[in-house]
Amino acid sequence: MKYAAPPYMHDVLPFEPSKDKWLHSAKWRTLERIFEDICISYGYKQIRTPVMEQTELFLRSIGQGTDIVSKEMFTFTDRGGRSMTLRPEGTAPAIRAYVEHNLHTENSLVKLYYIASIYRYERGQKGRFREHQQTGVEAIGSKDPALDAEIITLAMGFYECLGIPSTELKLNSVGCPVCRPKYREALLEFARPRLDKMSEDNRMRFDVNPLRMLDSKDERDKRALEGVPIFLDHLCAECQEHFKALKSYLDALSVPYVLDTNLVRGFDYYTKTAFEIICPALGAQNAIGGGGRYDGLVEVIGGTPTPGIGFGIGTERCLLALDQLGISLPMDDASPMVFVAALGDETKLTAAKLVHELRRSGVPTDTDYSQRRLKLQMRQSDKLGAKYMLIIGPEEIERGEAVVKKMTGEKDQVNIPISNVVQFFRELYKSRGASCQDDE
RNA sequence: GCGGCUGUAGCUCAGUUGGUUAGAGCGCCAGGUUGUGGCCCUGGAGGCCGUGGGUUCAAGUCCCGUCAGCCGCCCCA
Repeated sequence: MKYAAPPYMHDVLPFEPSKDKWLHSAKWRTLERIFEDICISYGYKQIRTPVMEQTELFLRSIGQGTDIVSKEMFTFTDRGGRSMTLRPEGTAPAIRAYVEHNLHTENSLVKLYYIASIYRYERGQKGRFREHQQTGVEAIGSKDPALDAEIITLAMGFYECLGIPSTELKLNSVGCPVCRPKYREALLEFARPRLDKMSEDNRMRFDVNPLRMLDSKDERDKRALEGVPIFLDHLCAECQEHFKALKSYLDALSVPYVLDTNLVRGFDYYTKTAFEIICPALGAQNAIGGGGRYDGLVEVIGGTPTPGIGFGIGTERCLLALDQLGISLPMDDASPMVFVAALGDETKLTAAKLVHELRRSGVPTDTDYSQRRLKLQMRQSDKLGAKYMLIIGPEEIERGEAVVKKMTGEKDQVNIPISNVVQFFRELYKSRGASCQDDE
């Protein structure tokens, strides 16, 4: 094999691969459709941004001390000497566009959704890739905790519609510029005398990003940090009030959650609400979505101070979870309604014309291009899953008729005038479509 | 960035203690009489055994490097 997809990136194929069944484009389309339907029902509008941004945008928004910025960005210099970076997350680009195009003038609250490829230079593993897709939303312009609840219910509703059972919502508050420095001090004070008992990683975090010490999984760190002061006890009055209100909204909406006082997300811009959704069926990489409030981000990116909140959901991990659980998604029926078989050269023009007209009428139609015998054309038709076959041979041309053969259920075939063929299938297809919609 | 395991046809894999022209199933293509599918039977195409080096009379089989994949750590979706 000469070429392969770049490391830890993948192709999504037109058919279901025997091994990675989730790499089937029909599943992706279904997931995206479900996501878009929900976003629309919540009043979110789509935004599309470039796959890359100036590196500076991510340095400023995500934060220099984060793993993403320090070692996981796809950064390169373009021909104009600019440092560019493939987006390692979806929020900063959306906020950049919000600021650049003054979207706040459209509405005081702007609700956006996106479906975007994300790039991080990581070592691959089950459920972790260098290119992955996220579906996400951002709501910019309100600090109402009811909006936090809306965002969370949107995410949870998506998993439910997808059919992922038993997800777990983890919730925390990471405070604001008023209370975070105070908590940080308390944390540093607690950790300083215990540093020699902690891992090397955590000693580094102590200097660079102390909050990250909290979610270390190293046993030494866990032991050393027993009894560590927790952020929820150090929130300022405003943050406390916000968190309390959010919890009562979630309770009122019957959204179960578990508090996780060690939940610290990977971006520096989060304030107040932080959440993560995990699916225990997955392996080590079991987070299928996460997000939080970022009340300072718009200002950092150069806009007027505006609160906001959003989340991102990993497409691959959702599909992977479904496969792992043996749950199948409802998929579009991509098989043709009609397969047209022409017998002999003198029928090909008539057949080509019928194929053309059927397609123009919106009837999914396919045909044979390898001059095969009827039997082989039928096999081909069968493989494609065509509902009907239209057979045109010299005899039919002479009589001005075509054979319509039913390919599913009971065998049945009739002759109809060639001039009626398009009309016949158009009606058949329309009535089929109607009955399908009733099923949904 | 670190660690473990793996690398043979399009796919899933066999390949005996190293020994002649490397196999199976599925898939693909075609045939099983003249214009009727799904099953079945027969045949065909398709592999520099990931790649480079080494050991040996002899390497798909042993050793080393390298690349890629998988799984885990870190971190995240």
